Amino acid sequence: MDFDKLRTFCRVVEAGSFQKAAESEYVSQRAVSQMMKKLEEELGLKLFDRDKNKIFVTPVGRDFYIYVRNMLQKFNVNVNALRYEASG
Amino acid sequence: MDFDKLRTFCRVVEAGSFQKAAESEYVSQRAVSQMMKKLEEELGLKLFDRDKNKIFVTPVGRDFYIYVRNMLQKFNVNVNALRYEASG
DNA sequence: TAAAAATACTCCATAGGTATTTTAT
DNA sequence: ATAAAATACCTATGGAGTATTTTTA
Repeated sequence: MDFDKLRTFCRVVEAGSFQKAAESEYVSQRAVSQMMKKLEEELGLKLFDRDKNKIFVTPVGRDFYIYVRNMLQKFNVNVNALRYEASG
Repeated sequence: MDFDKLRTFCRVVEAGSFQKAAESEYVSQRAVSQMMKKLEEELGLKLFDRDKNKIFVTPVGRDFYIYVRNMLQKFNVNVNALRYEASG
Protein backbone atom coordinates (compact mmCIF):
# COMPACT_ATOMS: atom_id res chain seq x y z
CA MET A 1 0.00 0.00 0.00
CA ASP A 2 1.51 3.28 -0.94
CA PHE A 3 0.41 6.87 -0.75
CA ASP A 4 0.80 7.48 -4.48
CA LYS A 5 -1.84 4.87 -5.19
CA LEU A 6 -4.16 6.39 -2.62
CA ARG A 7 -3.63 9.90 -3.89
CA THR A 8 -4.25 8.76 -7.45
CA PHE A 9 -7.38 6.94 -6.33
CA CYS A 10 -8.69 10.20 -4.90
CA ARG A 11 -7.97 11.98 -8.16
CA VAL A 12 -9.83 9.29 -10.08
CA VAL A 13 -12.91 9.62 -7.90
CA GLU A 14 -12.81 13.39 -8.23
CA ALA A 15 -12.24 13.35 -11.98
CA GLY A 16 -14.59 10.47 -12.69
CA SER A 17 -12.20 8.77 -15.10
CA PHE A 18 -8.79 7.14 -15.27
CA GLN A 19 -7.87 9.25 -18.26
CA LYS A 20 -8.63 12.56 -16.61
CA ALA A 21 -6.85 11.52 -13.42
CA ALA A 22 -3.85 10.47 -15.48
CA GLU A 23 -3.65 13.86 -17.14
CA SER A 24 -3.97 15.75 -13.89
CA GLU A 25 -1.27 13.63 -12.26
CA TYR A 26 1.03 13.69 -15.29
CA VAL A 27 1.21 9.94 -15.68
CA SER A 28 -0.07 7.63 -18.41
CA GLN A 29 -3.57 6.21 -18.49
CA ARG A 30 -2.04 2.77 -18.23
CA ALA A 31 -0.26 3.67 -15.00
CA VAL A 32 -3.53 4.75 -13.43
CA SER A 33 -5.36 1.67 -14.66
CA GLN A 34 -2.65 -0.58 -13.21
CA MET A 35 -2.48 1.25 -9.93
CA MET A 36 -6.22 0.99 -9.39
CA LYS A 37 -6.14 -2.71 -10.21
CA LYS A 38 -3.35 -3.30 -7.70
CA LEU A 39 -5.08 -1.16 -5.12
CA GLU A 40 -8.26 -3.22 -5.34
CA GLU A 41 -6.31 -6.46 -5.11
CA GLU A 42 -4.32 -5.27 -2.14
CA LEU A 43 -7.39 -4.10 -0.26
CA GLY A 44 -9.62 -6.96 -1.31
CA LEU A 45 -12.23 -4.33 -2.17
CA LYS A 46 -14.00 -3.58 -5.41
CA LEU A 47 -13.66 0.17 -5.75
CA PHE A 48 -14.99 0.53 -9.29
CA ASP A 49 -17.52 -1.05 -11.57
CA ARG A 50 -16.07 -1.22 -15.04
CA ASP A 51 -18.41 -0.93 -17.98
CA LYS A 52 -16.12 -1.25 -21.01
CA ASN A 53 -15.04 2.33 -21.55
CA LYS A 54 -16.53 3.83 -18.43
CA ILE A 55 -16.04 3.44 -14.70
CA PHE A 56 -18.33 3.91 -11.74
CA VAL A 57 -17.21 4.26 -8.16
CA THR A 58 -18.86 1.61 -5.99
CA PRO A 59 -20.53 2.55 -2.68
CA VAL A 60 -17.59 1.00 -0.86
CA GLY A 61 -15.23 2.93 -3.11
CA ARG A 62 -17.02 6.12 -2.17
CA ASP A 63 -16.68 5.36 1.55
CA PHE A 64 -13.05 4.48 1.10
CA TYR A 65 -12.52 7.76 -0.72
CA ILE A 66 -13.97 9.78 2.14
CA TYR A 67 -11.74 7.97 4.59
CA VAL A 68 -8.54 8.15 2.56
CA ARG A 69 -8.93 11.78 1.63
CA ASN A 70 -9.14 12.67 5.29
CA MET A 71 -6.28 10.38 6.25
CA LEU A 72 -3.91 11.83 3.67
CA GLN A 73 -4.77 15.36 4.61
CA LYS A 74 -4.23 14.70 8.31
CA PHE A 75 -0.97 12.94 7.61
CA ASN A 76 0.38 15.94 5.74
CA VAL A 77 -0.67 18.30 8.47
CA ASN A 78 1.04 16.13 11.04
CA VAL A 79 4.29 15.81 9.13
CA ASN A 80 4.40 19.53 8.61
CA ALA A 81 3.90 20.05 12.32
CA LEU A 82 6.78 17.69 13.03
CA ARG A 83 8.99 19.52 10.58
CA TYR A 84 8.22 22.70 12.40
CA GLU A 85 8.88 21.02 15.74
CA ALA A 86 12.20 19.72 14.46
CA SER A 87 13.29 23.09 13.13
CA GLY A 88 12.30 25.16 16.16
CA MET B 1 5.55 6.80 1.08
CA ASP B 2 4.39 3.28 1.60
CA PHE B 3 2.84 1.34 4.42
CA ASP B 4 5.61 -1.25 4.54
CA LYS B 5 8.12 1.45 5.41
CA LEU B 6 5.84 2.81 8.09
CA ARG B 7 5.14 -0.60 9.56
CA THR B 8 8.85 -1.40 9.59
CA PHE B 9 9.55 1.93 11.23
CA CYS B 10 7.17 1.01 14.03
CA ARG B 11 8.89 -2.34 14.46
CA VAL B 12 12.26 -0.59 14.69
CA VAL B 13 11.08 1.78 17.38
CA GLU B 14 9.57 -1.10 19.32
CA ALA B 15 12.60 -3.34 18.96
CA GLY B 16 15.17 -0.60 19.43
CA SER B 17 17.37 -1.80 16.58
CA PHE B 18 17.40 -2.32 12.83
CA GLN B 19 18.70 -5.84 13.28
CA LYS B 20 15.95 -6.95 15.63
CA ALA B 21 13.27 -5.33 13.47
CA ALA B 22 14.73 -7.07 10.44
CA GLU B 23 14.50 -10.45 12.12
CA SER B 24 10.94 -9.91 13.28
CA GLU B 25 9.87 -8.79 9.79
CA TYR B 26 11.79 -11.52 7.99
CA VAL B 27 13.86 -9.17 5.89
CA SER B 28 17.58 -8.41 5.84
CA GLN B 29 19.22 -5.81 8.06
CA ARG B 30 20.18 -3.98 4.92
CA ALA B 31 16.57 -3.72 3.79
CA VAL B 32 15.58 -2.10 7.07
CA SER B 33 18.55 0.25 7.01
CA GLN B 34 17.69 1.36 3.48
CA MET B 35 14.00 1.73 4.20
CA MET B 36 14.64 3.97 7.19
CA LYS B 37 17.05 6.09 5.19
CA LYS B 38 14.47 6.55 2.43
CA LEU B 39 11.73 7.23 4.94
CA GLU B 40 13.72 10.04 6.54
CA GLU B 41 14.52 11.52 3.14
CA GLU B 42 10.93 11.36 2.00
CA LEU B 43 9.60 12.97 5.16
CA GLY B 44 12.39 15.44 5.56
CA LEU B 45 12.57 14.37 9.19
CA LYS B 46 15.43 12.93 11.21
CA LEU B 47 13.88 9.93 12.93
CA PHE B 48 17.04 8.42 14.35
CA ASP B 49 20.37 9.46 15.75
CA ARG B 50 23.01 7.05 14.55
CA ASP B 51 25.96 6.36 16.79
CA LYS B 52 28.08 3.89 14.80
CA ASN B 53 26.56 0.57 15.82
CA LYS B 54 23.62 1.89 17.75
CA ILE B 55 20.51 3.94 16.99
CA PHE B 56 18.40 6.26 19.07
CA VAL B 57 14.93 7.42 18.18
CA THR B 58 14.75 11.22 18.09
CA PRO B 59 11.96 13.10 19.89
CA VAL B 60 10.38 13.81 16.51
CA GLY B 61 10.77 10.14 15.63
CA ARG B 62 8.93 9.23 18.80
CA ASP B 63 6.05 11.59 17.99
CA PHE B 64 5.91 10.29 14.46
CA TYR B 65 5.75 6.75 15.81
CA ILE B 66 2.78 7.54 18.01
CA TYR B 67 0.98 9.08 15.08
CA VAL B 68 1.78 6.38 12.55
CA ARG B 69 0.96 3.51 14.85
CA ASN B 70 -2.48 4.93 15.38
CA MET B 71 -2.98 5.73 11.71
CA LEU B 72 -2.09 2.22 10.57
CA GLN B 73 -4.32 0.63 13.14
CA LYS B 74 -7.29 2.82 12.21
CA PHE B 75 -6.71 2.16 8.54
CA ASN B 76 -6.88 -1.57 9.06
CA VAL B 77 -10.02 -1.29 11.13
CA ASN B 78 -11.63 0.81 8.45
CA VAL B 79 -10.70 -1.49 5.59
CA ASN B 80 -12.03 -4.45 7.51
CA ALA B 81 -15.28 -2.60 8.08
CA LEU B 82 -15.53 -1.90 4.36
CA ARG B 83 -14.89 -5.54 3.55
CA TYR B 84 -17.71 -6.44 5.85
CA GLU B 85 -19.92 -3.79 4.27
CA ALA B 86 -19.10 -5.11 0.83
CA SER B 87 -19.83 -8.69 1.76
CA GLY B 88 -23.11 -8.02 3.54
C1' DT C 1 -15.38 9.52 -34.92
C1' DA C 2 -13.72 10.77 -30.61
C1' DA C 3 -12.82 9.40 -26.04
C1' DA C 4 -11.87 6.04 -22.65
C1' DA C 5 -10.37 1.51 -20.59
C1' DA C 6 -7.81 -2.78 -21.05
C1' DT C 7 -3.98 -5.49 -22.92
C1' DA C 8 0.58 -6.57 -24.92
C1' DC C 9 5.26 -5.64 -25.17
C1' DT C 10 9.38 -3.51 -23.64
C1' DC C 11 12.61 -1.17 -20.62
C1' DC C 12 14.58 0.79 -16.67
C1' DA C 13 14.75 1.95 -11.81
C1' DT C 14 14.91 0.47 -7.49
C1' DA C 15 14.30 -2.61 -3.78
C1' DG C 16 16.44 -6.42 -1.73
C1' DG C 17 19.93 -10.14 -0.84
C1' DT C 18 24.78 -11.53 0.27
C1' DA C 19 29.02 -10.29 1.72
C1' DT C 20 32.18 -7.03 3.92
C1' DT C 21 33.80 -3.35 6.97
C1' DT C 22 33.79 -0.75 11.08
C1' DT C 23 32.89 -0.01 15.79
C1' DA C 24 31.59 -0.66 20.44
C1' DT C 25 30.74 -3.58 24.41
C1' DA D 1 34.37 -12.10 20.42
C1' DT D 2 29.90 -10.69 19.44
C1' DA D 3 26.47 -7.81 17.80
C1' DA D 4 24.94 -4.07 15.08
C1' DA D 5 24.94 -0.51 11.34
C1' DA D 6 26.70 1.11 6.94
C1' DT D 7 28.53 0.26 2.34
C1' DA D 8 29.46 -2.11 -2.03
C1' DC D 9 28.08 -5.06 -5.55
C1' DC D 10 24.69 -7.62 -8.10
C1' DT D 11 20.18 -9.28 -9.57
C1' DA D 12 15.38 -9.53 -10.32
C1' DT D 13 10.92 -7.76 -9.88
C1' DG D 14 7.65 -4.53 -10.95
C1' DG D 15 6.19 -0.07 -12.38
C1' DA D 16 5.70 2.95 -16.28
C1' DG D 17 5.70 4.34 -21.20
C1' DT D 18 4.07 3.60 -26.07
C1' DA D 19 1.20 1.47 -29.02
C1' DT D 20 -2.99 -1.20 -29.99
C1' DT D 21 -7.70 -2.93 -29.48
C1' DT D 22 -12.37 -2.57 -28.22
C1' DT D 23 -16.40 -0.21 -27.25
C1' DT D 24 -19.73 3.32 -26.63
C1' DA D 25 -21.75 7.80 -27.00
